[in-house]
Amino acid sequence: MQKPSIPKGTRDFGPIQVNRRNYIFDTLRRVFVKYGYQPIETPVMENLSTLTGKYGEEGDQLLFKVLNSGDFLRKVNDADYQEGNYKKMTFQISEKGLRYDLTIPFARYVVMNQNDIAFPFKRYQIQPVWRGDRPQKGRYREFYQCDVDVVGSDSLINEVELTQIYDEGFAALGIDVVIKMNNRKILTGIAEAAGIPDKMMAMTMAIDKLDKIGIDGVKDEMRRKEINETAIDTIENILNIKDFSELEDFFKDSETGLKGVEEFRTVVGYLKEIDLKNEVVFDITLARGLNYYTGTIYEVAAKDVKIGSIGGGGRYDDLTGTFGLKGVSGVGVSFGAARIYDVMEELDIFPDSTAAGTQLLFVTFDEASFDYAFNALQTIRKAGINAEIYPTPTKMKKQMKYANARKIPYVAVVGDNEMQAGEVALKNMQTGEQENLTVLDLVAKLTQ
RNA sequence: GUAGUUGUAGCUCAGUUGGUUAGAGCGCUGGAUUGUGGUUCCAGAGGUCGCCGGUUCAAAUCCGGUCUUCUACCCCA
Repeated sequence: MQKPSIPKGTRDFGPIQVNRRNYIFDTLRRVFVKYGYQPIETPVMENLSTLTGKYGEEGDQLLFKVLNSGDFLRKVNDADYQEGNYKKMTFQISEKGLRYDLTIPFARYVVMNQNDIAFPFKRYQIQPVWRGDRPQKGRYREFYQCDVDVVGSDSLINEVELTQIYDEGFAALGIDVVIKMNNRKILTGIAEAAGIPDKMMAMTMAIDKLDKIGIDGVKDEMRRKEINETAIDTIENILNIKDFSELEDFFKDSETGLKGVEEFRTVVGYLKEIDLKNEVVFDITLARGLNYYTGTIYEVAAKDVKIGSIGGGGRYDDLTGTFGLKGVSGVGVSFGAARIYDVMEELDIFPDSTAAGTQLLFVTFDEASFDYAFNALQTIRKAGINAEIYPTPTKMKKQMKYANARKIPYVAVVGDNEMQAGEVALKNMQTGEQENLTVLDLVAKLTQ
């Protein structure tokens, strides 16, 4: 008999973990709803054509493809097979893929349902996504994301509110975070100021690593990407500035750069008037990989745990454009549920209430006491108390051990004495104290 | 995809230069205790040493391959 296993990078979730994860979802959901966002869900599978080309070449590699049903070899081009051209063949044997994030499916949803949607459309979505990554710390192949996006509004007030949602959401969970912000237009401005607009992507990827590899590492990386020395000097000077307002001196000839600074100033202006619990910082080195961002970009890092980012997002001016709906701007942020879980576990800040399940277990000795207890159980449940009965009247030790293992706080023992008195013996499993009560008194005690 | 790392009982792990019948703790089952768990004592069950192949009189141990775990790079939540 083979030992069972689950695919690499996936995990089972036991009762405790699911309760805790639901606690995270419930907490965030309350915040999302408070700010006027509505829930949607999309299928786990999308057409492969919907997903490919949206996440860069790396992203395409990390997509899980679903093999066509039936004779999937029928459509394979023999020449491609002979050449060993697996990339072309991929699309001949697979037409569907598992979603890689929630943003692209959302864009697809907006385009398909544009006639029924009242814009600006504010939606939240809590569903798992899949990536064919090598698993390691804080990286899984299946994980939940909680996305909040608004489409159909250019207003920077959305950026402000999403910052608030981050702040309020993490505060509600009890995680101290730094909310890092930047603007893609500022990054474009840097590339233009350095005279290398065509190398903007290579440049941002390099400076994104600043805190990891240092300024010399960044410069080496840019040299490898064939960025010239004068440009590197200019970029280094810009990276050294302290306040984003100083950027304007560098951006005299970069319209986009100036626009980015202006946008950023507007957002910061609003944020100053709001009482935030977490730190919000301007981080010029923040780049982020997804290439559809065009304006504000966000990234959230936990202060007390080293685990990479636990949230990210940004503004994308033309996300729905690839699906045929032009001129609709969107902005959104994502909460990385799996990493948030890991952080909360490491900090040990899950509230005890997340473990709450059964409150009361009935323990019985024989058929007569079982019937009596089963009857009482119905009354208890009608009163809204989570309760169960050990399904067979067996040895008391066994039943008590079960209650203990399940961390059930109260046990109601029913034997001859109790039945005769019309009572149950209620035992507090934490203190060991025991008292005899009628079922009505029991309800009163447990509902107070 | 590259580099390193891990795999032995349900779980966490020992296992010496290759040498008879592979161990411990926890957990599980039964008993001490016919109405009291979380503490104690006794007994028992439970293993294809990841998988395939090789070296050897002899492999958990050495060699090769493969899968897996974790970590770093790449990229990202």
